[in-house]
Formats: sequence, structure tokens, C-alpha cells
Amino acid sequence: MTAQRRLILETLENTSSHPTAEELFEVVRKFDTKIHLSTVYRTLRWLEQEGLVSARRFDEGQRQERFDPALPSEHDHFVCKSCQRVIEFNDSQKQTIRDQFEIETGATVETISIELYGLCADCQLENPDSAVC
Amino acid sequence: MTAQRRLILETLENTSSHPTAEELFEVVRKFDTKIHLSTVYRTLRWLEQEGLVSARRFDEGQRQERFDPALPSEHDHFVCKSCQRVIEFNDSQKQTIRDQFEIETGATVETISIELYGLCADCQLENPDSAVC
DNA sequence: ATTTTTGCAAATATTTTGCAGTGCC
DNA sequence: GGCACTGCAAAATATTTGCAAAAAT
Repeated sequence: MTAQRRLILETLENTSSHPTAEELFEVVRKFDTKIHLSTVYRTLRWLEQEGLVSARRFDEGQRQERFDPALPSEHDHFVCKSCQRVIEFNDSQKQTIRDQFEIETGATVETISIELYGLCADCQLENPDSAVC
Repeated sequence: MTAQRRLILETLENTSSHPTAEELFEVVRKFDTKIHLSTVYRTLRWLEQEGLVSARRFDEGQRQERFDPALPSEHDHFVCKSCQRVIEFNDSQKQTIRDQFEIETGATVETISIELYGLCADCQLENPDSAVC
């Protein structure tokens, strides 16, 4: 684990926004001007293999992958369609969903991911047209 | 709605595998040898805008988008990590998940997507090493 | 005749890779 | 010196776009 790798991992851990590789690159380059985007990618893939971070793709018209300093099924995500913010939460029915599906189909479920899309509380205030009265 | 567009939409509707644009292209070109991949992409994006199909990205190390002849939240998906098959199902707790999250955070949830990853029943038989006894 | 759609090639966007150079033990 | 790590440029992959020709209305 080199200084660059540590910098990348620590920056990711201190970022709550599930940044893309490029967003992360923009942050770390402030501390290490020499760092290269491909190093960020390489390090993220390596961390992914080591099980220290996970890559996610939300359905938001974004083509870039987002990186999460946590394991795939550790928590669920809400993505705000307006500000793109990602809010983590923990749904309590995951075990039920898994059991139901396994019994119905005979499959083995390893990972469950729940994603919600909508407007976060802040953006709702800013977009009164979409109020649900 | 031209013949090509109809062909693309109908082929997608008759395919249960949530194909990528390229997979779909390989199928439709058997019926229309002249059709071009970019036409498939263009048509899929158009159908998406019209609300007739939706594009999805599963977390499977695949970079290509998959297309689904249904609206985003109409059903949930299980993706087999071995054979890549996509099984659709309908989880009954979605309303509960939504309500809980909205009450906790004040957000408005528009879409919920639940994805399961694991081994389907068939692949389990073929991979006895992963048996859960 | 005008508008829409398509084929093609080229552009763009995202991520990966080869290789040579750097720095560490 | 040997080895792992990095910068850079170039490749690979996935998708979009401009434009002229073709098709549809």
C-alpha cells in the first residue's frame, strides 16, 4: 500500500457522494499534483478486488461507474434525480425478499441491492411544481 | 413508426433476456440484413423516451447497457452470476420500503428497483461446489 | 416537396493496457 | 539489482452524432 493508494482510499472513504473515478481524481490531484487518472482507475480496481471498495452503476443516464467505500450489499441507495445526491439507508426487509425469492425459484441469492430514485427533501423544496399534496 | 422500428421493438418484446443493443442487433439483422447498429441504438433511445422500453445497468462487470421492454419499476430482477440469465419477479414489499424511506427522510420516491445476484437453480446443479447444505 | 429516418464513418466517452521509467528494499 | 508502482500514450469498448442518401408522407 503506497502513499498514492492510501490517498485514494482515504479520500474515497471521506467522500459520501459515491464519486466517479474522475471526480475522485479531481480531488486527489489537489494533494498529489502528479497523480494520473489511470492510477486512480488501477487503484480502484485493485481495491475492489481486495474487497475494500465496490463499484456501482445507478440508472441515471450516467455512463460512469461510481465507487463506494463499502461492500456491495452493506447498504441500500437512494439517488436524487435532481441533485444526483446518493443517500444510503438500510432496508429491513432484505432477508424476507431473499427468502421469498429463493423458495419460489430454487436459486441462491448472494447479494441484494435496493435502489430508490426520486427527489430528496431539499430538492423537493426547490421544485414546488412536483409537490405531492 | 417504421418497419425497422417495429422490428426492433417486437424483437425486444419477444426476447426475455434483456439483451444489449448489440445482441439485439445480431437478432434483427437476420430479418433485415441492411440494418445498422446505430439505428438500433437510435431506436432504443427513442423508444426509451417514448416510455416503451427502459435501459438498465446491472452490476455484473458488463459495461453494456441492457434493454427491457417494460417500464423501470414494473418488475424486479435476479441476475445469475454464472449464466448471466435475468429472471424477473415481483416483490411485494416495495410499497413498505418506499413508505419507510419517505417517512424517514422526507424524500419523494418515484422508482424502486430491487436486484438480486446469485446462482439460478440450473447453475446451482452444475456447480455443486457452491452447495448450501 | 418536405419531413423523417437510415447507413456510414467519424467523433466522443469511459476504462484498460503496454511499456518504459522511477523509486523502494 | 530486483520488484512493485506509476505516468503517459495508445488501445479497447460502448455509444452518439453529422451528414448525405433513401424512404415515407
